[in-house]
Amino acid sequence: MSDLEQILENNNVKPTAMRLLVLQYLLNKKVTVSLVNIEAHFHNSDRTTLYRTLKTFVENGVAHQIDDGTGSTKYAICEENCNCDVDTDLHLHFHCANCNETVCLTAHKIPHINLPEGFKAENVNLVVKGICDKCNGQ
Amino acid sequence: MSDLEQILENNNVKPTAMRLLVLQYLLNKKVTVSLVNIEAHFHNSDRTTLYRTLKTFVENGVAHQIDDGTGSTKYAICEENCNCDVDTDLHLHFHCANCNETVCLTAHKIPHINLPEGFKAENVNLVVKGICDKCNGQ
DNA sequence: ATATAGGATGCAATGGAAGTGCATTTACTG
DNA sequence: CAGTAAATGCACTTCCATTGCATCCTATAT
Ligand SMILES: [Mn+2]
Ligand SMILES: [Mn+2]
Ligand SMILES: [Zn+2]
Ligand SMILES: [Zn+2]
Repeated sequence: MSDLEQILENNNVKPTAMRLLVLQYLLNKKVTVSLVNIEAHFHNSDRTTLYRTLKTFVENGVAHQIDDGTGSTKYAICEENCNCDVDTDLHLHFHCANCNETVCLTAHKIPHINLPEGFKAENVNLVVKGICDKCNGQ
Repeated sequence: MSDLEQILENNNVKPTAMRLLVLQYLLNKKVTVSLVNIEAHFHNSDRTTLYRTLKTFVENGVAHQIDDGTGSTKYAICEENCNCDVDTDLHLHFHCANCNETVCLTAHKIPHINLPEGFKAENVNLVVKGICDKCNGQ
């Protein structure tokens, strides 16, 4: 069993050919990807299949979904031992206004947020917009 | 000149009848509103006009736009002296999974975010999802 | 008061992204 | 090999945002 297959097995996702390809694609990417990105890469396969593949990945903790405010949902592989837990796993995301790419800053966890009395947090989304290191370095 | 008119004048927005009505509606709301909300309230006027009214408000600093991750943009009046400045004015938003309402927590400014070398922040969006005080108090 | 111009409004259409229903194919099990 | 459940592919729908263009309104100049 390959490493890729192992990842899916560990998360109770049946390793189909398509899923392995998408998984590999996500793993090789340094930045987050959208459904349109994936669609463009696997131009021979159907959008719905890719859509449901990503959905399955997210539901089973293989990947996480990012709402970076651009209107198109981004996806990225979860780190090893990630449970997408609010307190320990959620990191911030950075969207570059220049290259239009969104990156996971996995080392930058979301700071603890104080809420008014009565409010209960279940999830936190923190997106910083600006210019990324690559675009600044030109 | 009315208070409402004054607000618009101060932000270089010509105070038309429609704009004054929308402004009043926003001012009376304790929570953020979507275009659909406004459309439902002003059922006699056109959606595009309301859309452009909101756009004008946002562009001129009368209101700010909130992406709460629900897929429909929310709007809220800016506080007095707000310049939507990243460091001083940006506050966190809370979206309740129960009542589906999004509120501005204007007293809760966004904490300073450390970014890796080379990254430059221009804007920050922080949305907490969970259960609001009203829904918890039942 | 009337003409004129620029902005505001209304209507219709477009486009992007997400999501669903259903038929077909594939892969596993006995 | 047959049977079954899941995965895939295709078509369609819905929702929200956005634009083009015609018309209306209002402030200003003559
Ligand atoms: Mn991430
Ligand atoms: Mn707000
Ligand atoms: Zn960049
Ligand atoms: Zn609530």
